[in-house]
Amino acid sequence: MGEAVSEGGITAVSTTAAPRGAGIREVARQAGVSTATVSRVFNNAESVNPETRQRVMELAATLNYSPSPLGRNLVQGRSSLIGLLVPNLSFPLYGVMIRAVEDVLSAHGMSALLASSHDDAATETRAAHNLLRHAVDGGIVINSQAGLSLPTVRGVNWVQVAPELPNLPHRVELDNEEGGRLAARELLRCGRRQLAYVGAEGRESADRESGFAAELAGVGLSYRRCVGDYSEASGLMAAGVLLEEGQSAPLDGIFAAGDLMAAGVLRALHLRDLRVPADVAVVGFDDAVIASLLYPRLTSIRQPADLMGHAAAELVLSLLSGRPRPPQIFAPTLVRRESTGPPD
Amino acid sequence: MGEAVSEGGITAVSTTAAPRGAGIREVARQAGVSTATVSRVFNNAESVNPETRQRVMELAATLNYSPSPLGRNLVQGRSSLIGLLVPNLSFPLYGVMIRAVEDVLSAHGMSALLASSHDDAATETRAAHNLLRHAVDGGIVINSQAGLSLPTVRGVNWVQVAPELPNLPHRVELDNEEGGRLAARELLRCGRRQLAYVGAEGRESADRESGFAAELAGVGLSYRRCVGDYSEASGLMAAGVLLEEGQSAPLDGIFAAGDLMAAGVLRALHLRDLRVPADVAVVGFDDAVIASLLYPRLTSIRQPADLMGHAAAELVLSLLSGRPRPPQIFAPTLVRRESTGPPD
DNA sequence: TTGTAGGCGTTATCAC
DNA sequence: GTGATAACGCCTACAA
Repeated sequence: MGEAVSEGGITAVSTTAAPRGAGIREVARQAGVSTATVSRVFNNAESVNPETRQRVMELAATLNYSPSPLGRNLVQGRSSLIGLLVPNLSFPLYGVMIRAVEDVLSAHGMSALLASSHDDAATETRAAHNLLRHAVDGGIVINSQAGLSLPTVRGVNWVQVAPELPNLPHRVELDNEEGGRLAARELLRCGRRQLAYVGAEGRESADRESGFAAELAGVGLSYRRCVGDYSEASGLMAAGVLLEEGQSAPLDGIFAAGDLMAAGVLRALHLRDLRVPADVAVVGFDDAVIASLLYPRLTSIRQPADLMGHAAAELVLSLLSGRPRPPQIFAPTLVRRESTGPPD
Repeated sequence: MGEAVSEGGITAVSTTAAPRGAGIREVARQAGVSTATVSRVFNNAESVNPETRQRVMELAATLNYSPSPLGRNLVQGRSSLIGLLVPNLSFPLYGVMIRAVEDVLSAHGMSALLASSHDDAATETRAAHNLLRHAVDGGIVINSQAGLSLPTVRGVNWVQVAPELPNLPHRVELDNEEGGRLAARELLRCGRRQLAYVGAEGRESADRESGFAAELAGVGLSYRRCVGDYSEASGLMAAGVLLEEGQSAPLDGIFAAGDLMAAGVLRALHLRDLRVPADVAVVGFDDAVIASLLYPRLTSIRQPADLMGHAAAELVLSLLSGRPRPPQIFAPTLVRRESTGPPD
C-alpha cells in the first residue's frame, strides 16, 4: 500500500484506506434499535418514534456517526456527482459559468466533479471517460470540442452549453446571431459606416457574423473581415491587417467576436495613435471581467454566463429526475461603455 | 421518485437509479471464470493467465463492462475524490491554480470535487462539510476564509494554499515578502523615490508590504500607503487619495498588492493625464492574465499559480499515501512590462 | 493460476 | 413504529 501503481496508462495513487469510524450497526446496537431504524432516522422518514429518533441522534453525535456516502451510493446506484467538463479553466467567462453551476448543484445536495479538456478534443474525450469512471449521475459540457465522440453511458445525460451539436439533444445556448445584430446596431447608432468584423473559427463566430452582416445589409452596408482565434494577439494582428489595407475610407468601427480579441484591437489602435471612440469605435463580445478593465472601457455584447450556467445545472438535474426540457436559448445584451460613442 | 424532497434544509433531487449494466458476476459467468479472476484482470494483478485475461477482456468489451466505482469505493473505503475549495471561481488566478490541480489529479486517476466559498467563511465551512459528505479522500483549500473552523474527519487531510494558518499544517505558499522586495527594487531601479503602496486587508498584503518597506528602508526611503480590497474600484480610489494628498514631491512610483487594484491605479493616472511610466511607474502583483491586457501593459510580481496548484495536488496525494511533506514556499518573480521604465 | 466465501455500509422490502 | 434480512458490486484473504 502507499505505492504508486500503474493502472491503464495512468499513475494511480494507492492509499491506505482511512480507518473506518462507527458504522450504522454500532449505532444501532448501542441505541438498542435495528439498523433499519437508524437509517430511517437519517433519511427523515416520518414513521419513527420521536423518542427513538432523539436517542439515535444523540448516540450518533456521540459516536460521531454519519451515514457513509459510499454505502449509500452503492445501494442507490448513484453518486450525487455531476461531471463538469470545461475547455479551459483560465478563460474568465467559464469561471462565471462554473460558479453558477456549482451554486445550483450544491443547493441540491449534489457536487460538481471538475475536468478540463485544455481546448483539445482527444483530451476532452479522455476526461469524459474519467468522469464516467467516477460514476457521475450526469454531466455538463461547456463548448464541447469532441461533440459527437463524447462517450456515453446508459442513464447518464450530457447537457451542453453551446450551439447545437449532433448527438447532444440537451442544450443551453446563446443567441449569437442576435449578439451580432446588437453590435451592428450600436456601431450604426454611433454613426459609423466603415465597419469591420474580427471573427474566429467555429460556429459561434459564424453566427455572430451572420447577425452582424444581416443588420448591416438592412441599411445597405457591407464590411471588411479578418479571422483570429479569440486571443489578444490575434486581435492585434487582425486589426493591423484591417487598418493597413489600402482603402478609400478609413475604418471607423470594429466588432470583435471576443473581448480578448477586442483588447488586441484596442492596442492596435493605440499603437497607431487612433483614438477610441473618436476615430474608431470598438465593440467586444462576452462582457468578460476584462471588458471594464481595458482602456478605454470596452463596450461589449454581454453573454449571461451566470444565467446559462444556472440553467445548465437545472437542466441536468431535471434530466436526472426524468423530466426532459427543451433547449434554452439566452438573449445577449449590449453593455455600453467608453469604446463606443459619437465620432470626433 | 423523481420528486424534490426536503433533506436537512437543502432541496435534494431524488433520481431514478440508472439501469445497471452487466456486473462482474455476469462477465465471470459468461467467461467461465470466477468473479475474483475478473477482478484481478481489471486490477492488473500479474497472476492471471494471459489467455484467461484475454478472454475476460473481450467479454467485458462485448458486454460493455467496466468495474463500478461505486462498489470499488465501498470495499476500499475511499472515493478517489479530492475536494477543492476555492474562495471565488471568477478570480483569474484561481482558475490557473485549479487547472494545475486538476491536471495532477487526473494524471493520477483522481478527480477534483469543486466547491466555492464565495469569499465567505460560513459558506466555506458549509462547503467543506458538503465535500466531506461526498467522502473525499483529501482536500485542497485555497486562501481559506474559515481556517480554524474547517471541519475535519479522521483520515482526511486538508492542504491549504495560503500563508500559515493554525490547525492546517499542510501548506503551499508564496514568499509574499520577497514579492514586496522585488517590487521595491524594480521601482528603485527605475529611479523612483516618491513611492506609495496600495494594499489590502489580510496577511498576504501585510507580508508584501513588509518586504516593500524593508527594501526601501535599506536605502533610507519611506513611502505613503493606502488600503483597498483587491478590487479595481478600490485601486482607483486609493490612487486618487494618494495623488491628491498635499505633498512637496509628487508621487513617481506605485506598488499595488494585486493586479486588479493596479488596473484601478492606472486608470486614476490616465484620468489625471499622468503618463505611465514617464510620470509614474506602476507595479502590480500576481501577474494575472489581465496584467498584459492593461494599457500600458503592467509590470507585475508573478505568483506561480500553476506551480503552486501543482504542488498542492502532489502534496495532497502524498498525504494520502501517508508521506507528509514540509510546507513548500514558492518564490515570486518580476515580470517587467511597459508600466515601469525610466522617468520622463 | 484460480475459486470460494465473506464483508464493505447502506437502503429497501417485507413482515410483525 | 420497528426489526430481520436481502440485496447493491466489488475486492481480497485464504484455500485449492
